[in-house]
Amino acid sequence: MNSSTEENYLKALFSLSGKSGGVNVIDLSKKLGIKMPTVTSMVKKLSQKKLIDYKKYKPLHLTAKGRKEALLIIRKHRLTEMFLVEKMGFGWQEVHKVAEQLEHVQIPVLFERMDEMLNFPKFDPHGEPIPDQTGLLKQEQYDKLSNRATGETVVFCAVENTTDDFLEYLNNREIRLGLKLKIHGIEPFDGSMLVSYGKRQAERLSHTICERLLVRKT
Amino acid sequence: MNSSTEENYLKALFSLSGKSGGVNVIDLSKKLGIKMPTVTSMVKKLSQKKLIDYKKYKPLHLTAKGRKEALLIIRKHRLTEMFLVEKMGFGWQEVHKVAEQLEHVQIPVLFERMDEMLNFPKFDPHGEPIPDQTGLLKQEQYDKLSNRATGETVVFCAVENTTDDFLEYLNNREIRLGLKLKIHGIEPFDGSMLVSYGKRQAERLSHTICERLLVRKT
DNA sequence: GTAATAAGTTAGACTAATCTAACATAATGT
DNA sequence: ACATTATGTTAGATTAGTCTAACTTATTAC
Repeated sequence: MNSSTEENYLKALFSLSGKSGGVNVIDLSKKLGIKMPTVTSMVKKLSQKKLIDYKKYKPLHLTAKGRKEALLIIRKHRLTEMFLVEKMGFGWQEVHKVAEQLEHVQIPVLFERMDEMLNFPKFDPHGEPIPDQTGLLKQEQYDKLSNRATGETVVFCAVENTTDDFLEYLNNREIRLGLKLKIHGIEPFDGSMLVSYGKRQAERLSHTICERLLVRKT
Repeated sequence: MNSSTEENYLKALFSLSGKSGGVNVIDLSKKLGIKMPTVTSMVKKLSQKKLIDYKKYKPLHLTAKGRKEALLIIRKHRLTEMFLVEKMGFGWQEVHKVAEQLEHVQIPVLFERMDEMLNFPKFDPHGEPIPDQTGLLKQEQYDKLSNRATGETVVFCAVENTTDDFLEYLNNREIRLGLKLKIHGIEPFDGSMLVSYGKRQAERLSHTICERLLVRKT
C-alpha cells in the first residue's frame, strides 16, 4: 500500500510526463510545492518500490507499475469529480479540491459504486478521460486551440493546467465544455485569437488561454 | 487544525466518556489499538491544545472545546454513513469503514450538502443521533434492552459498541431499527431474554446482546 | 498493612516526511 | 572553452506518531 504522500508524487509524475515520459526533479518539486532534496529522497524510495526508474542526475520515468498506480488514483479523482457534479450538484470549478482529498480513500467499492451510478462515464466534468479499473486510459487526440488555424470551427473538449482562476475566467466568458468556437483570426504578434461562439461574435483570447483550451475538429 | 490522528483520539475519548466523563489511559489505548506510552504523549499534546483536561495519573476529561470537536467529527461520520446508505445503496453493516476514512475530509460544504440531500436527518442508519453544525447533540434517552422488564414492549432504536459481527448477527435474526420487541421472560441465571418480534414468537437473546440493543418504550 | 498486580509515565529509539546548508554535476552563454 | 547559472544530491536537523524497556504510582488481595 502506498501512502497518500506517495500517491501525490505518482500523480504529479504522471501529469508531468510528456511524450518522452521524462520528468525533471525541479519540475516535480515545483508541482508538489516540496523542496528538491525532499523530492530526491522520496524518488529513491519510489524507485526501490519499482514505481519509477531512477538514475542520478537523469530525468525520472514512471515504470509500467507506477503509471498504472497513478492512473488508478486519477480514476478515483475523476470519478469523484463527476459524482460531485452530477449527483451532488457542485460546480465543476469547485470539485477539484474535494477530489484531491477523496482520491486517497482506500475503499474500491465506493468508487465502483460511483462509476455505476454515473453510468460508467468516459470523461470527467473537465473533459478529461477516466481510466478504467485496470489503469488503462483511452487517449483522446485533443489539440490545443492555439495550434488550430483561421477559419476552422472546433469543439471545446477539455482544459489543460486547470486552476480555479482559469475556470472562473472561462465561466465569466460563458465558455463551457462542448462549446463550438469559430476561429476568425490570429494575431501574429502575440498569438491571440479572435473567435466567435454562442452569442458572442468577436471575443479575443490570449495565447496563454488558447494553449490551455483543448479542442477537437467538428 | 487537528490531524486525523488527533481526531481519532478525540472521537475515541468521546465514545468512552460515560456520565462521569472520565476516561482511563488504558481504555483509550485499547480502543485505539495504540500502546499506552504513545497515548500518554498524545494526551499531553491534546492537553496543551486545551482539548482535554489532564492531570498525571488521573482519568482524562474532554474540555468543552474537545467535546465540540469530537462531535463535529462524529457529525461528519454519521452524515456520511447515512448518505452511503440512503443515496448510494450501501448496507448499514458496510458503511462504517468507509465513513472512518471520509470523516477526516476537511471540506465542510461536502457534509452540509449531504445533510441537505438527506433532508437534515436526526439519526444515522444505526439509529445514533447526528450532532448539529455547532456540535450539539440531541440526547435521546435510550435504554439498554437488558434494563427493561418482562411484559414490556419496546422499539429497537440504536446499537451500542457496534461491530461487523454484531450487525451480521442482527441481520441474521431480522432485527432491524424500528422493530418492536415484546419481552416474555428473563433468565435470572445468565440474564438472557426471551422475546418475540415480527414473525418470531420465541427468540432467546443473550445478556451480551441485550446490553448492546438500545430501545425506547412504545 | 504490606505484597502483588494493574495502570500510568519516562526515557530513548525508529520511521516517514519535511526542511536548510553545503556540495556536485549538467547546461548555457559569450 | 571556460565561467556562470541551473539543476540535482548529500548531510544533518526537525516534527509527528509510533514503539519497547524500565520505572513509578495506584489498586487489590490476602
